[in-house]
Amino acid sequence: MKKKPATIKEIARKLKISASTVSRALNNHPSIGLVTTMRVKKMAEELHYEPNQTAIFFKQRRTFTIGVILPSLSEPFFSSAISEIENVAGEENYTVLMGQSHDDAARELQIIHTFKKHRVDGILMSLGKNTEDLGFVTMLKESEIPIVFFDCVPRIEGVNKVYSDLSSGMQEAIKSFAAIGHKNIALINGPESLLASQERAEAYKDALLQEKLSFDVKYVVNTDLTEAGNIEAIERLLMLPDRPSAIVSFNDFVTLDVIKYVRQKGLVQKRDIFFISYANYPLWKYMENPPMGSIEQYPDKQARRAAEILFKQIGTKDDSKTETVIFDSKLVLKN
Amino acid sequence: MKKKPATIKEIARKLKISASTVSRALNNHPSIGLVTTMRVKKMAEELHYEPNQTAIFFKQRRTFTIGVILPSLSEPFFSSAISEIENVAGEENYTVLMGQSHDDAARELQIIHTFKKHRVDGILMSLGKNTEDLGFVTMLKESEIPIVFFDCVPRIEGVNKVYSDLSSGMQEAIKSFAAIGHKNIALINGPESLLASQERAEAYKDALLQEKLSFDVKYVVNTDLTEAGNIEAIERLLMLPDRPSAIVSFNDFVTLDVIKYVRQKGLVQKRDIFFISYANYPLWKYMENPPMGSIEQYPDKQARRAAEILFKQIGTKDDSKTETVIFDSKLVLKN
DNA sequence: TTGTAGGCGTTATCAG
DNA sequence: CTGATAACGCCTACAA
Repeated sequence: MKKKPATIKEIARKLKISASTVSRALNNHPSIGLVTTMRVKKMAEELHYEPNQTAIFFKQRRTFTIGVILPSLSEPFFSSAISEIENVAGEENYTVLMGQSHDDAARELQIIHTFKKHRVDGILMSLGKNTEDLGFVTMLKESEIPIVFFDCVPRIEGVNKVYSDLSSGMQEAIKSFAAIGHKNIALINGPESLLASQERAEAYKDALLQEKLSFDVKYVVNTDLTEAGNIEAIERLLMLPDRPSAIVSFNDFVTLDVIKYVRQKGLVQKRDIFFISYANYPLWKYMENPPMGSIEQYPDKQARRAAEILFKQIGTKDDSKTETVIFDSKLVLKN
Repeated sequence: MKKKPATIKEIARKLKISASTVSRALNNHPSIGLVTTMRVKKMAEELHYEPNQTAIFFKQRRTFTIGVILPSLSEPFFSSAISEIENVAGEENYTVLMGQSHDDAARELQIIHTFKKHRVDGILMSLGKNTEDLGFVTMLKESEIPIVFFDCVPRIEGVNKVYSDLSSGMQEAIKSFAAIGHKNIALINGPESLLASQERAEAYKDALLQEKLSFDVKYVVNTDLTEAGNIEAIERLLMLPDRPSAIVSFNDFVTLDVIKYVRQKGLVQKRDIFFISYANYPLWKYMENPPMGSIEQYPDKQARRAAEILFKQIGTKDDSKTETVIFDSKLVLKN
């Protein structure tokens, strides 16, 4: 048991007044006389009084805590995102409970349960790659814990989500490729089960159409996003008789593996083969031969917006109407 | 106000038994009859009862929450560290409150205060670069909130700290350089105020001595760790009449800037100039021309150990004796 | 302007 | 084996 810090009662006792008066004085209640208020505050100071938040949380049924669940902080996208979440939370006097799912659905659930036990006032979440069961959404709704998804959002309706529209970036990418004469443009996509992959696939088709380029299934390959999967994907493309001269890939991590591979095969970037991928990770700046471009998805903007929506919901206790916000993604050319 | 979830009292009322019996039944207290226990559990199930942790926290004076303060999650070192902290915390049924200081001492203090208000059971912290005032350590001691520092630890005594011994890595680095004939080995160090810089400086001198190489002050330059500072540092070295052929730098971020700079100047790595730095960041694997090596500081091992010490302290409530754990750092050669 | 009483949900203590 | 009571620290009607 910890040595207990000063409480309102003690202050009251020392001052021979009632606890309620002390409470009111400390909260600047108008009906308390100035002198009393001063005396109380002085005594509070002396005793190093600090309100016991756990008691207040308990009474107010509010913890001033939000939970954030995301796949992995080692991805720059998410570390940017959480920084911004922290900022918004700070502005609202909230604190952030953190949980990484590492793309494990079971772990996601477990984190959600922990958060629920801790009575967080709301949850921000980016889904892992393998999450199928969205049952927790209804569960949270029943407990009236608002949740806002960002980046990797569920496809269901009736939930708050903030994400980036992959098609705008894809169009710019294909357009840039087409502008310098590329005809055979491939797509290294993520797992087909992912919503994000489906969107990329569609955007890819649409963009080709827009540029009056023909779509050929053989130019679309999938990776499970492991290093081996990425290598296999690029191998399949390079083995094609009409091998693509330009490739859009799922994200920069895929491109890192792929670039390394083609380099080993003696191919030179921006001469033999061109790359664009999603994410716009900062490290490209340091690479000797970065890809032609990368598509920015604005983790900070997404995170901030998602957090703002969450706090609005926490404030109003009205979970009946849900919001969906979509940001454009944007191609950023390198070098 | 939220719709209130079921409470023990309700269960008691519905079952026409006392709240204490319900409480005991739910906690598998041995003195409660099997039938009653079953009935209670069944009813709890039906009402979707979930214990109100905020009440329990309040009563038990324990929140099962630890706070983690670190400079920036965008550094891979810290994102690895926090993952491991999360793991240990999970094993102990604890949750993690997160705060990034961004090397801002004021923000650090503010986070500490928030954590204190939230009554965290303990704190893990890696200091920011600019923290001078360690007054919060005594403050926490008074509130009996244990704190364990890791990686960037204060130089004062009487606190728990886990960090890595920079000298072992430095020795390996200098030795490797010397082994391939380097005589003029420079050090790009961090800000002189940093303990970590002082340690590097000493380790550098010692290592030179050990290799029977002479120490020359002109080969030691400092950077404030900004990009401009890094560039300036390498410029100063390159301008020297006897310019160094090998450089140990403060960390991989410095080396990234420096490598980029020397490349632009037409110098070729591992021919004209050789680099080793601290951190062993994963991205080197993707670089066409990585430095000769990088010194691993084991963020995960440090974090785990620090967390374990913290939980031991939380368990025993004995803050009288403090622990210091030092891990060796280790050179990892690239390619 | 201040005090009294009651309650938030849970558990520990003491009685029965 | 079970029940009543009190207490954790704070807040707030209501009363004075």
